[in-house]
Amino acid sequence: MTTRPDSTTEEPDIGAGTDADAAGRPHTGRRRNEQVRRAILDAVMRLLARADGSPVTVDTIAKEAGVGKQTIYRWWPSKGAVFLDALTDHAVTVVPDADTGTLAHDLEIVIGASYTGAVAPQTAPVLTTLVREAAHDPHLAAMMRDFTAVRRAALHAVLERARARGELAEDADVELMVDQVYGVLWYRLLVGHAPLDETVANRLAATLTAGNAPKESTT
Amino acid sequence: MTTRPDSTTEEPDIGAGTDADAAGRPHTGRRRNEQVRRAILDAVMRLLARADGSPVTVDTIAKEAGVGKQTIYRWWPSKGAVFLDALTDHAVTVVPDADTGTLAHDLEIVIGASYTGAVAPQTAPVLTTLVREAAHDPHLAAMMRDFTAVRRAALHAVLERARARGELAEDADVELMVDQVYGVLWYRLLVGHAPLDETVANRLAATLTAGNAPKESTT
DNA sequence: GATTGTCGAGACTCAGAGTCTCGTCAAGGG
DNA sequence: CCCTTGACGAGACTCTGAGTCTCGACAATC
Repeated sequence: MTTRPDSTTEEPDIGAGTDADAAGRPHTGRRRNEQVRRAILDAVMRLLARADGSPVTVDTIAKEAGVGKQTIYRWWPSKGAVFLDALTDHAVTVVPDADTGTLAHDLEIVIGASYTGAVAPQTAPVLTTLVREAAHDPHLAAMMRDFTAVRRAALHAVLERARARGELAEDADVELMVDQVYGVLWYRLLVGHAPLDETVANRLAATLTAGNAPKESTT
Repeated sequence: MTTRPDSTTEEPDIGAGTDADAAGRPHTGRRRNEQVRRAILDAVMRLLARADGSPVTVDTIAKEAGVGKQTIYRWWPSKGAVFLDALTDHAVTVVPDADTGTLAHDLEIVIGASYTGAVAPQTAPVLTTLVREAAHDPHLAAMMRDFTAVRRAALHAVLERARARGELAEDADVELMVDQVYGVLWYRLLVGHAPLDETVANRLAATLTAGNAPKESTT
């Protein structure tokens, strides 16, 4: 029975135990090779970026990275976890918390960033594959919810701020507005029948603003 | 090599060849047993409706229906196809093409019907499982697109009619509005973090109407 | 009663996720 | 210096589930 260093149940949390374990024991034996971690993560992105829908299996990842399969499972609990780690490692984790003073403009920035970030050639295939994997991996599904929660929270903040400024109706359903934005994002990302660019983002920002404006207001 | 009667590539199309094949040959031999078809479809719905997330495999379907596995594959090209057939067979195929004269009201009807229909206890688990299967079955994914296209078209018609009446801005993005409605539907259906009822439907109908109203108009 | 095709049953192939073991290699500690 | 600990590559292995193949029984029609 292999004793996984720390992340038995949840996140990998690699790179932290470079010197000593979280516990007192000073971690004897050979150290974790950071280059191997990088090789695996890079291999995942490389395989996922391949336009042809060639299946990205654990074996192909191991082969592409020049790594043993066990090395992967030593640090990540499942294939999906590797995918998600590769994505978060690669993606710009900076979520723009726009605060320009106008709801419409704030929305344009946040929605625009989300949309263009999602359809970027390096991330789009990763996201779709991730959803595919999450479909039959509850563990990964939970991790994806955490991943998306950050961006949802940013949008939520923008909307609540606007409500405080009086730019939103008192009874506006902020949760529904957030779902409209990300519902459209995932829907179009997965089905791919319509674009997901700044034009769409701006249009959505405008109609969302107009549709949830306070009563008896022209702007 | 078994010769599938007709549906080698696409839809099952069962029950049609009761007397003679589409071709001239009068179909000798033992006939298709309609009760077996029913038993399979019912078994799928029964298994899918089970609240516990017990995996619905082809073997369990065959066992539940008291049927041989080959009998399933004789009439459906894949497991997903059986699921979809069970759904369309069960679901009310009548899509309400509301035409009350007001956009807001029309939307309430169409969106409300879609939302409540989707979360009905008998259909919700079927839909989510279907999407899960479609995630790694392109053939099923195509069938699902056909399935959803009908409802999308109904909503599209309502919106275009409203535009003709002058209830929508000339440059309103009808496609985006449709995606907002169904984006929210699938998003909430799959993540399950927020309700999908008439209240939400009415709220969405109202904000969609207000957000896409023609310029210089109060209503 | 011969032919054609359905049915239930179950063995089978194939793919992919995850596990186990082994021989090797790097970093300490004594 | 060498011994222990744990990382690593390699590859065999188990397990699950989709889809195929074959078989014997049976029903309909000629």
